[in-house]
Amino acid sequence: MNKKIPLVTVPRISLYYRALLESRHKDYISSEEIAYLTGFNSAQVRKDLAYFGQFGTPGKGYKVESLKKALLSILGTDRIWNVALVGVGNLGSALLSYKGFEEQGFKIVAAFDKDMRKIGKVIRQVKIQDIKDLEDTIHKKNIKIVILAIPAKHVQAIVDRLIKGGIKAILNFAPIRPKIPSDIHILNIDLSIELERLAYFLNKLR
Amino acid sequence: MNKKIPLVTVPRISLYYRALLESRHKDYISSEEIAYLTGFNSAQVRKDLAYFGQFGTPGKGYKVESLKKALLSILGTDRIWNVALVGVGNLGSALLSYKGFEEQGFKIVAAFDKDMRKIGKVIRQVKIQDIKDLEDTIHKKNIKIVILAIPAKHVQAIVDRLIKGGIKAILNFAPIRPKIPSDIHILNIDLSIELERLAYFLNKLR
DNA sequence: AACTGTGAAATTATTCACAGCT
DNA sequence: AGCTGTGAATAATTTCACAGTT
Repeated sequence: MNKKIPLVTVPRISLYYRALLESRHKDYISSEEIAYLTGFNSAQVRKDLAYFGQFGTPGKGYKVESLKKALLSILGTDRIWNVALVGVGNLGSALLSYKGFEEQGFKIVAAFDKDMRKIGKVIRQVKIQDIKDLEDTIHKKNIKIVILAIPAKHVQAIVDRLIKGGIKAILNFAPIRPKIPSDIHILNIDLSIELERLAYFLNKLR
Repeated sequence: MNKKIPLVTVPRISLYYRALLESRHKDYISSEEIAYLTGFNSAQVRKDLAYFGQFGTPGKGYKVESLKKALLSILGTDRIWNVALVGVGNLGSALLSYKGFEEQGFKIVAAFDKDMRKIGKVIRQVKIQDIKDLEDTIHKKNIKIVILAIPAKHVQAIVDRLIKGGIKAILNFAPIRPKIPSDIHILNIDLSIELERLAYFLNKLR
C-alpha cells in the first residue's frame, strides 16, 4: 500500500491510456493486451496500475471505459491546463501550431518573445506578447506550465523569473540544464543529445 | 573491464562533453567539477568515463582537450552524419531550420513530404522531395539517420520502408511507437507525454 | 594532498510466479 | 479457467568508500 511510485511509471501510464483509446470497441482489456499494444511486459502493466489502486477484475481484466477515466484523473489530464510558450522562433512557432497539445488538454494561452518584430503578431489565435509581461500574464491567465524554446544563454534568467512568478513545471527545449530548486519540475528535451545517442549506436556497429 | 555500458550513460556523456566546451580555459578538470556543471554525482562521472577507458590522471583530473576528443569519438560525432527529414509540416520545418543540429555534426541533407504543394520548395538549402524518392535518396546521399515528423497514422508504413532501405537509427516525433526489429534503434520524442508528466506532478501537489 | 578507477553496498526498477478472486 | 494484485527474486543503476597513482 502507498508505495513510492517509480518516476518512469508516469510516462508509461500515458502510453497505456493511448492504448485504451485504440480499444474503444471492447468492454474489458487484459494486462496482456495492454502490454502487447505498448510493448511492455504484462507484469509491469499490472504493477504500474496497481500503484494507483485496484482497477481490475480477476478473470476479466480492466474495464476499458472506467480505466480510461481513472488514468486521465491520475495524469491530471481530466481538465484543461493553461500553458505559456516562451520563445517564438522556429521551434516555438511549430509548437504553437502543434495540434497534439490541445487534444491532450494542454492549451497554449500565451506566447512571449523579446523580438519587437514578433510582438503583436498572432499565431493560432495567440497574440505574441512582450517578454516583460511574463509574470503578469502568468497570474492573470492562471498558467501552470511553461514551454521554453529560447536560446541556451537566456534560459537561466528566464527560469529564475518563472520560478519567482510561481511556475512549478517547465518543458525546456534549450540544450542547457538550468539550476533549479528541488520543488520545481523541469523536463529537458534536447534534440542534439537524442541524435548523439543514435550516432553512438551507429558508431558502435562497426 | 569491458563491462556492459548502461543505456543511460550515453546521454550523460553528451552532457559531459558540453561541460568541457564551457571549460576551454583550463587545462585539467576534476570529476567533481564536471559533476557540478552537469548536476550529476562525481562517482557517476568517473564511472561513466571509466566504461570507455582510462582518461584521468590521479591527483590532477582529466585533461580537458584530450577528454573532449575522446568523448567526441565515443559519441561518433567526430564526423558529419547525414540525416534525412521525413515530414515537412510545422515541426518538420522547424527542425530543418534548427541550427543546433549542424553545430553537433548532424546535417540534414534531404527532406521528404507527400504534399505536392511542398515538394520542390527549398528550405535552408534543402529541396523538399517527393516521398517516393525516399529509398533512392537514402542510398545516393549516404543517409544513416532519419528524423520522422509525420502524422501518427503514417509512421508504421514509413518506418517499414526506412528499415527495408537500410536505415538503422530513427528519431520519431509522432505519438506512436512503431513495431521494429531489435537491431533498429528508435528514440521517441513524444511532446504530449512530456506535458502529461508535468501535469501528473502538478496534479499531485494538492 | 588531490584525485582517479573500481569493487562493494545501496537503491531503484523489472520480471517471476502464484495465491486468491470472479 | 482466466486474470488480477503482489510479495519475492532478479536485474540494472547509482552511490559509497577507499586502495592506489601522480
